[in-house]
Amino acid sequence: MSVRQTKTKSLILESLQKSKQAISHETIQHELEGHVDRATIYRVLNRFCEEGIVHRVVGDDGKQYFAICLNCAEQHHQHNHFHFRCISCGKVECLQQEIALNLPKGYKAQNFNGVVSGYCDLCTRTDK
Amino acid sequence: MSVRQTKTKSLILESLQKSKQAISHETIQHELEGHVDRATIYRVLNRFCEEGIVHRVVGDDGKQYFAICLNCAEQHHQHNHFHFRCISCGKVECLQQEIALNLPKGYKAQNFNGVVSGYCDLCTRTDK
DNA sequence: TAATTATTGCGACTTAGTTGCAATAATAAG
DNA sequence: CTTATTATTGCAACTAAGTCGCAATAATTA
Repeated sequence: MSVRQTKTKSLILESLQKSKQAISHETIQHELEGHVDRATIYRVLNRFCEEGIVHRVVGDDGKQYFAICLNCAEQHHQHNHFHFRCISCGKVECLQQEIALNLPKGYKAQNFNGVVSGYCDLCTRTDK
Repeated sequence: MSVRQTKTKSLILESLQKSKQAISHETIQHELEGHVDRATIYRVLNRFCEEGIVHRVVGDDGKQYFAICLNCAEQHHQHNHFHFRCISCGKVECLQQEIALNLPKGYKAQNFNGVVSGYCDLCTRTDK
């Protein structure tokens, strides 16, 4: 199954690149001003994940967020970094710090999903 | 708003205690053999979380899992440990290792949610 | 230019979790 | 023990996220 280059895909990829953060399906849909169907966006995002150009994070709000793979496309491709989700402004950003995890004997890791939620610097000062 | 002791609550608490793991609403409902309403289970679990006797983990499957707070009831009460979710048998267990996280300046953590999914020892050997 | 088939839009569907409301039952007050 | 107060429960309806089947559209290849 080959891959085709389409306008929709390009737009979604742009959205992801422009925002240097992890964004939700909703954000993308909003940015595309409703010109693209919900289901399509989901499918494209899932495709990008398969292709390894994007990684998925599930927030502690139960929602999926997607972010461009930066320094891992060529590398091992395990994303052992955390994400910070701001409860106030809603942004989700990748934290640099890589985490070393000790799994019990015989356990095989497949997917790392680390999220901390709280208040980002801006919201801590602004909001209150 | 005070707290009342009810049969339902006791049963749910027992389920949580018996299973030394993080379990989903579904598991509890199953264990209670459908004698308790879905919504009630959710409400009780949320209550337990508020009271601080249980902590909630959101898996990378987007579902909520609940586990008794073991060595933190008296302590600081931040659960900086990871959870392992087995893709094959579905169990979710708390890992001991505590994680030290460096947040950017000014960021305030509120909730730690770490999950690694993969195959547990048993499933690695059994399943295939 | 035509044929192949990945992609898209639409609508219907699933699953997790929440909420309003009336009925029930723990607990406190008398 | 009886009554009053109100936390808790069950039910049904609802929301929101995400998926899926199918027919129509449009990249790519021949």
